[in-house]
Amino acid sequence: MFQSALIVEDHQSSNQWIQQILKDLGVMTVKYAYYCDDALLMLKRALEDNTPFDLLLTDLSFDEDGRVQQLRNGAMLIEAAKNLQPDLRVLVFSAEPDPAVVGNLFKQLDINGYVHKGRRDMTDLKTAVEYIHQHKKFVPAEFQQAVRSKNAHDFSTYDIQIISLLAQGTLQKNIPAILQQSGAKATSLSSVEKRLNQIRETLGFTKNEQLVAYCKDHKVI
Amino acid sequence: MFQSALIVEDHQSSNQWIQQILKDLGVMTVKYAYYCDDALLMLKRALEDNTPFDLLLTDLSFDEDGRVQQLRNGAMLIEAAKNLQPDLRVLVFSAEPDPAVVGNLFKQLDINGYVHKGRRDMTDLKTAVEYIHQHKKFVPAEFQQAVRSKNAHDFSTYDIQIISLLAQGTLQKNIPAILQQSGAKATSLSSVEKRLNQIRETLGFTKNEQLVAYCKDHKVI
DNA sequence: TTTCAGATTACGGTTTCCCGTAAAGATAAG
DNA sequence: CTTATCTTTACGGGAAACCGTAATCTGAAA
Repeated sequence: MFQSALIVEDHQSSNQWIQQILKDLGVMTVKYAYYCDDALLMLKRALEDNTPFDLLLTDLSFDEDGRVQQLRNGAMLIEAAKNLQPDLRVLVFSAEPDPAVVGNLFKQLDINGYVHKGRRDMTDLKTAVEYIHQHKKFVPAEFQQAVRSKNAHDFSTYDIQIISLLAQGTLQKNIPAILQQSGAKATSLSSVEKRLNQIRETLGFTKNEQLVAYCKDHKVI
Repeated sequence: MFQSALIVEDHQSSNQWIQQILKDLGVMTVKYAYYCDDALLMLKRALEDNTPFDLLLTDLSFDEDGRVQQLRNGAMLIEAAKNLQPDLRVLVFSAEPDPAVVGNLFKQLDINGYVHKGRRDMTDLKTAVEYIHQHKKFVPAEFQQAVRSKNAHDFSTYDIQIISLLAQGTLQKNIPAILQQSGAKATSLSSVEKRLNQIRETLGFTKNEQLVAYCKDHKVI
């Protein structure tokens, strides 16, 4: 079993509970953090002390509570952690229900496992830790084909910027000026219209309201 | 302390953990359910057996997983439970961050306490159970002034229907026909326009995209 | 440099939406 | 029944968005 693991989870309840699970599984050193920044610091220190963590077990979303944080979510933490310690094994434990989002974690951040908070999460978590220890990946069935089912769209920062502006109430005709200030490439109203049209078409949508709703649901904006 | 409590929480981890907490606090009979429908059944049975539960401790959001449920969320469960057993004490344990939503729970469903899943939830949960046992309410500081801060809007089912249609891509000019079918009162296009205008104005919005984003954020739709 | 494909922009016609005003209908009090 | 008030509907002008087409720009290959 793993020698040492770091739990990063802002819910005191979950955090405590995971600590217990890991200890039951035989992990010798179980440490924990409530903030991503704290976690990264602990990873650094452990590395410097030549006692690096073997496993990072983290949530994705963290509540803001006044303490200003560099790393605002689990994805940012994982990226920083992998940068610091490429061989670190990562297990994500989250309520994120969108397969596309979870799929990206595997593809882009190369995480080793994902456990969905739910009706079987205790069982899953135990299995996942054992899987990962054996250098296997743990991907729950619901997320197996996270290959973005039928129609999906890769939102670029350009797309996100436009849709965010819409969601803030900006008139389309005022968007070009704003895009220019932020140094985007295609800033003309025509380009904005064309892009929106394109996105709507690939998603099979007819109106921007629909697009905004979709982006909110999928946490694009 | 309470004699018996029912935990309704679909996350196995949280569920288990709460069970432990309640037992530690001295609750004799701790039962649990993963589905709201199951929970209501248990409440009924207990009532019939003359051993009613003293405390209902429930989450708000429940994942769908194929089993068809009558009660799809904690709010519906609480309503049904209070209907069945008006004196039942209710403590909600959820990650819902919107003070307006939580405020409504206190106002409309008359719950006895709310504990927000977060960095202090273990401490809070223990305190809350003790508070409620002493017939006090437990309202976390963040939600004290859930008096819908500055501008807010009470969305009627009529409003929600219209905005949902927009979010689904329905053209405004097609909405009247749909409203008629569902037997609404003001179905004309003019009325729809007027209502949307009104809502936007009270919220200080300029565009429907903004309104849809707001409703998504606040779980109105 | 020339050529060509792709990206970006300009422009005009059509649709949809926005919003004000006035008419029509409903409801309750006198 | 009449009046008054509120709600709902009808209508029209103007703004914004939508969408196709053509012109312009850009960058790389020949």
